[in-house]
Amino acid sequence: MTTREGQPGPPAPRVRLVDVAREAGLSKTTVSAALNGTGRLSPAVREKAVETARRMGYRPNATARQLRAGRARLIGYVVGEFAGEPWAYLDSPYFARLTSATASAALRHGYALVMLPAGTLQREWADLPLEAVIVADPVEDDPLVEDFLAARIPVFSDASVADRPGAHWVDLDADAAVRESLDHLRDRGARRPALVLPDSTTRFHRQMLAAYRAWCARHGAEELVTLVPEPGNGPVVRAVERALAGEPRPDALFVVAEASPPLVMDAARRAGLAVPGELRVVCVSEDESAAHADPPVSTLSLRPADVAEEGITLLVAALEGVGSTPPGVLLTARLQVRASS
Amino acid sequence: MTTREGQPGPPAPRVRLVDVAREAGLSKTTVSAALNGTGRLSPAVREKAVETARRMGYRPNATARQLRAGRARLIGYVVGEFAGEPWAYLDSPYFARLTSATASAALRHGYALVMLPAGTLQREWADLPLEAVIVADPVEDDPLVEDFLAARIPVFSDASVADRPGAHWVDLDADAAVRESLDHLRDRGARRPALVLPDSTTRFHRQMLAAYRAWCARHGAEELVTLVPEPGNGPVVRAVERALAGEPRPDALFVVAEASPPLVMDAARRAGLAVPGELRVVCVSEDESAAHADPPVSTLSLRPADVAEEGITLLVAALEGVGSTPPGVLLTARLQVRASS
DNA sequence: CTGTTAGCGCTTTCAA
DNA sequence: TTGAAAGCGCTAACAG
Repeated sequence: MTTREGQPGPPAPRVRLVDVAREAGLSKTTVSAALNGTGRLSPAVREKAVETARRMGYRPNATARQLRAGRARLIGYVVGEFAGEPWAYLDSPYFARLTSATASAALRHGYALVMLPAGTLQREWADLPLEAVIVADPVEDDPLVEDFLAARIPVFSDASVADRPGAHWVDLDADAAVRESLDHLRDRGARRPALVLPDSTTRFHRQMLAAYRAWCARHGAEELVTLVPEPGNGPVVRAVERALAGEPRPDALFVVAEASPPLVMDAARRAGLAVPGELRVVCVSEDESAAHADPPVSTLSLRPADVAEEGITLLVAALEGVGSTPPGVLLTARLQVRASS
Repeated sequence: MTTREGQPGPPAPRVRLVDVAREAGLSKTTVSAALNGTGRLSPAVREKAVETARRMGYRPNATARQLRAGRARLIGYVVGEFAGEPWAYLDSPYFARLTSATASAALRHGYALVMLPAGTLQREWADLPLEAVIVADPVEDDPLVEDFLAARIPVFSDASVADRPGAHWVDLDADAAVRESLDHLRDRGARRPALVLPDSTTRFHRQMLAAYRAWCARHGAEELVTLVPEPGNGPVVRAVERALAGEPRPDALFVVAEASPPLVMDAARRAGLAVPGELRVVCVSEDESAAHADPPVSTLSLRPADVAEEGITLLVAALEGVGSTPPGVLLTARLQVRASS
């Protein structure tokens, strides 16, 4: 068995429009019109053109059409965080969902998504005809955003890019998210809710911390914050263990750092704490395993699918100039209460 | 704050090569050569061209270059499975890794990856200048593969496409994978290893089943197979429960269906089985949470990163015709033994 | 060493 | 109703 790709001769010169035209005894114009359903052609001619194209296996050259059309319907997709591991973001259920939902919504509107690694360099996208770029979760003053804007490529990101010309945003209301989660824990009797947060400079994480502090101040609760030095289940689990060993011992956990929810339950069990009796838990997570943990874990969803949908809607409106595009959209996280709280 | 994109006037007519040339008092050719570092130009002229381009914010039109070059360095990426939920594959740690590793390797070789949903239709990719397509985990006689091949787009997939002209493959040795896992379980004393397998038509899953049967026949072990009707943690957990409730009760579990490993441990605990004392467990999984479960779960890795790497190496060799391209590559899964077995 | 010219493959006026 | 010709923006022969 041999795979042949250009071994014997020229690798099958591709059929062009002009080839079809010649074969059919028509002009390029006529064949093009026939294939695209434009112009007024006699049914007979149209049929002949279409049939000849089909028979010859003609497939239009996408690049040539793009050049003609002046647009490539391609959009870039980058995640700002995870500078160390430029591709690790797909391991996160949140970004996995966000990515697939974005690709899906984009394609539905006729745009294809090209994947770029976190911290991409100019030279990696300079040769791509990108009409816009989506920068998910940029870090503070993300150079990525600067570069794209400087290249006059419209950027779609979070609210940190608000007020920048050429930039649009979709974001989550972090205040509301924290308030809803902590109010819920308080309603269930918790008085010392601890926060487990990634030690990152992402806008969202900084906002969550600020909102937590504000909530504590408002309710006269002590601030119990444990920072997770790096992403990954191991570091988060250890942070949860530290949080549970702290003084005063928290009676609720608000885990913003992404980890497998069943592992958080394991940690509570190892600490000898009954959930939800002695410890109430809410995890920020899109991980479906939360619903099957023992006990099932309450989650706060950051709604990646809706973020993606809104982002693409914004993008299409901006790119195609339909009406006046709003500068941004603010969404609210969704709390899913389960047995753990 | 208003986002402006084509509201006031024409949306900033883009600077072209000819504009730079005119401004610098040079010809297109000279500026092009200066910018691309080709040709022999006097340093002074080169400097002037580069400087003018920079000052005017010139950025070459990628589409025009592609047309000129005759190639777009774009490759498609589709997953054959998950017909029902065309984008759900990124929720699977295996596909998440495979996808990111593929994008990474491709970009390193100068190719960008565009994401396509499972079960994509012609019209969704017909307008993309794809030089090749990667079809991960195709279903049997996948129409996707047929369509791409018919369109003369080289396909990179698994061994099910072997012998098809224009198709290349990377695959895992399922026999060896099953043998290594079951031999290991047997070494540890297990005599009744049960298989928990997705009810799918994927080549890999069918091979795993066949290999399991062969192994059982060889060792005179009874076949204990539980099929999982659909993807997701819930269905897998229920399948595990069914498997553990079966007669004769298995003393080991080989879980090929993807699920959160900690949940599998939870299921064993609920069944009142000590792991690894009464039940030994190996999960096919890329999920990092396996290492942090209680007890840590032994995993069989399908090596998505290596599959991606080999696939892109093959692709580049085939597309750029470097030497003779092998038709395919076979990899061996990697068993990571932990406390659960 | 630099500039003129042709053409990548397609769509679209515009004329016949 | 059909076709000839221009041109999208770029690069590479080939002259000068």
